[in-house]
Amino acid sequence: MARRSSLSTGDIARHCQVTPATVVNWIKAGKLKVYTTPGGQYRMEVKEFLKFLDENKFPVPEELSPANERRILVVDDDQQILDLATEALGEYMPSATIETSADGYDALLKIGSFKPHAVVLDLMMPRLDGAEVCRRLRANQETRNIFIVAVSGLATDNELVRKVKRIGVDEFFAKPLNYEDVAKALKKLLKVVG
Amino acid sequence: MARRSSLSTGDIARHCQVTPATVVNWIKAGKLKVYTTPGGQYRMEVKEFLKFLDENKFPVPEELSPANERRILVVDDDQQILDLATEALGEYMPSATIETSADGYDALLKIGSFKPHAVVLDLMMPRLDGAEVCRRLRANQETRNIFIVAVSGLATDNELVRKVKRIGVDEFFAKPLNYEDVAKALKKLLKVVG
DNA sequence: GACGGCGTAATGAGGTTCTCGTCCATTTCC
DNA sequence: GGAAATGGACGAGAACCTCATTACGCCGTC
Repeated sequence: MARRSSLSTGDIARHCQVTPATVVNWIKAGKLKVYTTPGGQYRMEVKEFLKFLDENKFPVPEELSPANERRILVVDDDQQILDLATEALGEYMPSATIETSADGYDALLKIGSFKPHAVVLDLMMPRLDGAEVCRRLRANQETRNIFIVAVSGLATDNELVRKVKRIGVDEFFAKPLNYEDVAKALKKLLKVVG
Repeated sequence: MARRSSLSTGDIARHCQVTPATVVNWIKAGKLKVYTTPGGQYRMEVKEFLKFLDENKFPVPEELSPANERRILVVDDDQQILDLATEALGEYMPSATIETSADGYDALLKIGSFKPHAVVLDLMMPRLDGAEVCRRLRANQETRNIFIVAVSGLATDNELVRKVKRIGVDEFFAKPLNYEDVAKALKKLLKVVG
């Protein structure tokens, strides 16, 4: 499920392979159930959109499909942590597919191909750090809705925490990690039941 | 012509060398698996179309054949150059799909999802520069075989050229670019005939 | 071999839907 | 609060759908 629960005409246009203007046509013809912002822009609930796609036999984009499969990418420069995280999260979320990256660059490459629903991201990495990765993800249309769970060893660095929250991190944990908590947070974000 | 994932009746008609009206006949006869836009126009997914072609022993049109598919990513921080390159390369290599990135980070994300066969890479970019991108691509199993065409404004900086060649760039060009040459190099690397 | 019936494809007119480009307002991000 | 991205309105033109009509090849029959 997407991070946002409402779509703009542009989002819908992209999914339907149509121009935004066409989407506006549909709206004006009453074919799409939308509401408007005070400023007069159209918004549509994901749930409504999925119903619409189904009714019109439109192919459903994978990232909106409510399928149970969940992909999670764990990024940390410490291989031991990666191994531990894979095992622990796999335990708590047996239906999830978990992959790992050892640095920010590799994470970006992998996010593009693996298209995870959520990323568990160490903020303190050499070279390309987590904060930068966050920013890139949020800046990119395709990856904007990926959930980000940030992790840092410097629990007390409130400045960092605040900065990262501002970038748009969905959850924050301090090392050492309690994977049960992390899994719980992920489940909540990804709306996985059980 | 950009490679979309859905076709209109006109697209199908062109590929099958019939008139659009005939395609509509096929659709109404249930021979083509299509869906319709709210406005009542037919759309067909490329995947379905290829299946249909195969079942009916239709020859697969060049530009849809997976064997002839060529994807090229152009990376430069100058939007004007991106526009120019897209147009020029599109001209010389009409069957190729061309996408662009304005910086190194976005390039990594896009390489992951777009999986280009070749990357045209400006070496001099702010923040994450082209040389670093090269190194990452060559270090990663998945991206190791992507062809890299490096581009730089500093033609005379032989040190840079040598360094980049060492990283494993396949071709090098100095700005300003002669796109015909670039296209020729790409065709040779990608083994595109004609 | 000529003929008509049948199914499929092409043609053309008329109205609708979609795209594209421009301009301006809204929203988002820092 | 300001800059940049995103979205909405609008008009021109291309693409598309419907429907009626015509053209073509295939078949069996006379």
